[in-house]
Amino acid sequence: MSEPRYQRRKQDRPQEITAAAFDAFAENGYAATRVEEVARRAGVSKGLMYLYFKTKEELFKAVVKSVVVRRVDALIDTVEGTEMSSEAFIRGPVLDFMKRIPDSPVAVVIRLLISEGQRYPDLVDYYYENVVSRGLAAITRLVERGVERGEFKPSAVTDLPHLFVAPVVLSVIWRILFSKNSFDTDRFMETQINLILTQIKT
Amino acid sequence: MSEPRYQRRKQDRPQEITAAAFDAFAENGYAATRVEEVARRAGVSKGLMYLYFKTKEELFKAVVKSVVVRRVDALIDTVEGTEMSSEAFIRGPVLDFMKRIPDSPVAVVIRLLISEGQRYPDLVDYYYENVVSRGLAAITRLVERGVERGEFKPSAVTDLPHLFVAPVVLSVIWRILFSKNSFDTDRFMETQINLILTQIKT
DNA sequence: AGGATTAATGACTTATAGGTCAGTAAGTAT
DNA sequence: ATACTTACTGACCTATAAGTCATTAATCCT
Repeated sequence: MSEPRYQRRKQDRPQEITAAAFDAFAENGYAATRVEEVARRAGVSKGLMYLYFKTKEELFKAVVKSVVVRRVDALIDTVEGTEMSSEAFIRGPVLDFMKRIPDSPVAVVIRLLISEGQRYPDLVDYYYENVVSRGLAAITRLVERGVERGEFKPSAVTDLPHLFVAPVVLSVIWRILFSKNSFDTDRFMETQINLILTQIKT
Repeated sequence: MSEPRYQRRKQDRPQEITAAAFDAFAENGYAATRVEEVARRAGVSKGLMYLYFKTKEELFKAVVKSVVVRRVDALIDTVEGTEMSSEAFIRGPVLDFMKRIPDSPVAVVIRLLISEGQRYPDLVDYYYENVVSRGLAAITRLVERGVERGEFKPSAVTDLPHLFVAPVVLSVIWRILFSKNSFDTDRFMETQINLILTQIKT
């Protein structure tokens, strides 16, 4: 008659736990979050946590890796496949993509990496290779394509994709620290894109 | 005969302790740094720490506030007093100032604020008002002066001083996370300044 | 149904680090 | 010199949170 006190759901637990951990870390950071608190959010006991993740550190790494979005790859593919002009592509999909980042899980991961990165260099490497490096390469490729097509002229921008990323990073940090004193990050990114395009258009 | 085991130096202790704490926090972050470790670096006992700072948290706040550089004010004054053209001033003193930030204590404080800021909102406010807000105001003033003198034309840049700051922030974050994969932050900042000036020059 | 398997629990152990305080000795005044 | 003040020490206390494990019960299998 009595309902079972719990269900055994081996398949789903890891995801549920990392999702709960993500939320908890997002609110309080890694160091200030207790494993027991994550367990509570995930609706499991503390002991179970250690059945799926050997240590709190391993849980942390799992959380960070779970946010390695495939969106980056998606964007790269779109670059090659699109019919749009390079300028239209940058002002459209690329800009939209940029605008979404400050409110995305990526912002949380950036904060976690800045906080704890010193102690987990392999995790930083992982993120650099899978997100940063590929993202920059995608932008570089996009600009190069524009040059090949005669839409853009060669310039310093070609090997400084960071120019596109800078306003995104500032917006992320701003959101993390000063969400109270908000400013228009969308317009900010648009303006930067304008600056760059004005400079490189033929 | 025997040398005294310690000296009583009430005047100097606070500074020495915050300096030691700054170094320790810079290396390991706030949460991972033990009060005893700071005491060791400062060459004092753990007990003495609590004579000058009631809690670890208070020590943290003292460290952050100790880095509120007056350089910002110095820069503001220079803006008003200089004989240089606005462009020369930006390409000279302003750019030099920007280039120095990623290697300065400010970078450490930014990391600390990102890590622990959620728990110390008053500290974040303090930094916003004393550094961020004033810094942005100084840049805005500089651009406005250029417009008044007819050197610059009015544009979106006037009320987006963040455009100057973005490459600095990216460089700081890059230094914190990816110092292993270094890139030329100086050239990066120069290029951004070039972009902006090209756009706004009359 | 009943036995076997193992996901899941939660009370327990233990290490760590923040914080305290009774005692000590460096400096000062008389 | 001697008495006095107080900066300073370091052993100690204690709360917290990571990690363990004997036990329980949900599910599977025949």
